[in-house]
Amino acid sequence: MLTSSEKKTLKFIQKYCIEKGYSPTLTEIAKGIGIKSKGVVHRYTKTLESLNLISISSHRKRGIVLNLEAYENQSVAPIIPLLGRIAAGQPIEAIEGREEINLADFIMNPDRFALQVSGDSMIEAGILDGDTVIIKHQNTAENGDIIVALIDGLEATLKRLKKLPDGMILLIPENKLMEGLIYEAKRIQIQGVVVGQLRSYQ
Amino acid sequence: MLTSSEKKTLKFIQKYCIEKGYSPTLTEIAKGIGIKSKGVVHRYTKTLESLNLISISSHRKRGIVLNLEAYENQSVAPIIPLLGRIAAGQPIEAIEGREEINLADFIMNPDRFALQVSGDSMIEAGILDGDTVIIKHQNTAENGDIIVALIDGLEATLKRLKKLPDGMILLIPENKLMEGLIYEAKRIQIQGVVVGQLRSYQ
DNA sequence: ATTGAATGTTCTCTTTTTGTTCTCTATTAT
DNA sequence: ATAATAGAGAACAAAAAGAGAACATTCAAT
Repeated sequence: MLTSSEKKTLKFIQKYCIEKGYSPTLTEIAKGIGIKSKGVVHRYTKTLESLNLISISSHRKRGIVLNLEAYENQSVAPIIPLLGRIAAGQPIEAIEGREEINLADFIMNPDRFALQVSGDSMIEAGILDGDTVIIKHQNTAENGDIIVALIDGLEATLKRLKKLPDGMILLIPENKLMEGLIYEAKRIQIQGVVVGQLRSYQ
Repeated sequence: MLTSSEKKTLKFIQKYCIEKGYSPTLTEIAKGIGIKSKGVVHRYTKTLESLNLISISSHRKRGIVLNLEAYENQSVAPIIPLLGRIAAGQPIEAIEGREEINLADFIMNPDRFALQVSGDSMIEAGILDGDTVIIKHQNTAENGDIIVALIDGLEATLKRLKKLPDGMILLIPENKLMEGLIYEAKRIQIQGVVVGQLRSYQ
């Protein structure tokens, strides 16, 4: 089990390596985690090495290598480090404050469920065939929400909602090739609202 | 059987561990359950340990570990029910076999990290401005992979990879408005491959 | 090859934080 | 009354965090 300083050290090294493509010096780590002594940092890195989380080439400058295979169940938490913002043509920019994504926050809630999307009707909203969408179960929605709607109690569909002034409901696909359809409000039953989306490339 | 204070203590520890990925100190627990004495908390944790709900590494700071049994009664894993497949114009089709998504399986792996995407260069691959991509840290990639590339050790970018026969490397944006750029292989350092993507609408 | 600055290594020391063990008091249910 | 449960808090032990000096090694400029 890592102490909190060791964890901070490891995270700093991870982030540094990703951002810069090479590893930090002890002094840089010290500065990065907010202490002054590189001797202390050396102690921390030695611990990380003994836990096989990093490898150190002795006496080499910037000789730390992340040991990527070894990050076994470090924590039970559904947490993944958020290293920064990536934009074309610029170095990776650090994000202040938020240093990790907690998937529990992202999704876990009693009234949520997942659906797998089939078809291309929401492709221009970045929801592709095969993606999974996270739905929050509710019976009402706002204009512009992407909703799961049940038409005539039978057909289910994923569309963007627009309530028309005359009380009719317009369900808009996000695909130039398709057209929105207008329904009487009573034919449409809202099953839930999309609150998240995820895709796996594996 | 647990007393109500012990139950409160256990719940706090569980929640803390899930959210933070490491265990709380006695003082943090005390504050968390609304009392002042860490000595009392120590007594509670000792009871929990004797009931095999947690393990305590003696004298270690943050040395509490949740035992598996303590997890399973609570729904603590990052699991969300997968209700089926939704396609326009059809009832929701149930998916056999897989009835829930475990986000831990989906994404969590030791060598993964997240980046927040800025810009529209991958928009036609369904990766929008503001999305989060999950990256697997590796230094090589296959043709067609979406990769994080470091150009000249300085600029980072998210592009689809194509290795040209002459040894050059083509980085392709998924956006009609942008053009791919060709680089000498030595200028490109692969930082990782996109293995997942997620978006929050909240 | 030489040299000096930068960096890694090894110490010892102090301070701070946290865990452990007590004793004491209060409340509640039986 | 008695026992079980709650809680406060003091005193101490131990771990973790940190400073910083002294020395060893590397590496790039000359």
